[in-house]
Amino acid sequence: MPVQERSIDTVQSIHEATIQVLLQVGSEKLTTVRVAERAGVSVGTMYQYYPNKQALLYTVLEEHLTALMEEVERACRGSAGAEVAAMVENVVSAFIQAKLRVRQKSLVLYEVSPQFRQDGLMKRIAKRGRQAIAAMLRSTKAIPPEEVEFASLMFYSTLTGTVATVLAKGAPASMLEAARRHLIVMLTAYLTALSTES
Amino acid sequence: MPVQERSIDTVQSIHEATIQVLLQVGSEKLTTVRVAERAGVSVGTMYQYYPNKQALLYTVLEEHLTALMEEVERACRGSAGAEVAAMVENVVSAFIQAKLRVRQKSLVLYEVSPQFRQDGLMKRIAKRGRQAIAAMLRSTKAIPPEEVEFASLMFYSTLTGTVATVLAKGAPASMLEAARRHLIVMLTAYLTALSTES
DNA sequence: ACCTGAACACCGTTCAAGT
DNA sequence: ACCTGAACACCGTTCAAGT
Repeated sequence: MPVQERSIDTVQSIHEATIQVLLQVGSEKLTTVRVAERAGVSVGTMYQYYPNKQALLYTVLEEHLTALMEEVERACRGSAGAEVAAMVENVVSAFIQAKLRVRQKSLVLYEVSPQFRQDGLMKRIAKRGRQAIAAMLRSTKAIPPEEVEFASLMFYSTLTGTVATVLAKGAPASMLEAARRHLIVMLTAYLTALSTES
Repeated sequence: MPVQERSIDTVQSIHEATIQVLLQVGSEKLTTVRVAERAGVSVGTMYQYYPNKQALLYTVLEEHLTALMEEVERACRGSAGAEVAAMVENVVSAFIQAKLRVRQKSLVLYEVSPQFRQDGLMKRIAKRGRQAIAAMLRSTKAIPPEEVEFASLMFYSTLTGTVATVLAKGAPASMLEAARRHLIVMLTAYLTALSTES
């Protein structure tokens, strides 16, 4: 990994070039030479910092997902102790906003992500999201403690699943607003049902 | 496409070989020669029936997803006119059962599917699922007609998103049962909230 | 009508040589 | 310490020749 300053620049530009190539030609046609060219270096240089093409894509995807999760965590922390309805609204809105900001990037990276299902990257990211949500849910008395763990799994998968589906449809802004509204209705109704069930 | 009988066998065995190879070595190491060998034919033969490797995978994935969707459609048709709670229970249970039956296959094919995001395969399948759900929801007076379309999108994406997340975790049977229970609570609460909102 | 497999093109990866 | 790019291996695809 980089030591001198120019090599830090190199890594940075390879990283950016990867995203650019992904956006321009898609994951199918992303070749190591193309990325290197775009970054203004030779293939060999790329291989000095990444053991292979997969590792390169992995790094880019990981950074992207981590940034996204950090927004979710922020919203969760900021909603600790709030009403259930407010929690839901805050987290859903934060996630949708964050996704919208990186919409194109999200879509192309989605093509790449299944390769890493086994590496457990998605699992790790999901875990982070669920834990943040769980911590938030535990801060209210409304939800039975024994339901919190599963409720956060449901919360997380519903949120990410729905937004992914809607964005994949090439949805217009109006549809995303509808999705936001419906997600809030659904998750609030769900959490309320859990709290009154016992 | 096949005309004589032996060629129908050939296509069939190529199809099966694809799934076998996928299960044995994963999508990353699936090569055309490997599939052909496993099917007991030469590469050239494979290219007589499929224009390229992608088309082969596409066909296999399409068949898999279509079979899955048909189960959802069946459950939806069978629940027309039922109570909202029964509708939800029937469809959720049917989907989870169907998924369980083809669990391994689902997991490896998931690695392949993002390639076809642009082809609109996933979109078409999703549309089928949503339409079946929408038809079912329209059969009850409980849900405001103007909400039906979006409600079916939410229903579909929640169901598929959650089950995918849980299966990806390598979930034990107990967890799937919990997912089933929670999905039913969530979707019933959601649809009920929609019906009492106006 | 269907099948074969050697030949070709393309791409991931390496490594000897350079600054 | 970092970079280059020709060379190699592997894999998707084609096509002339076969039954």
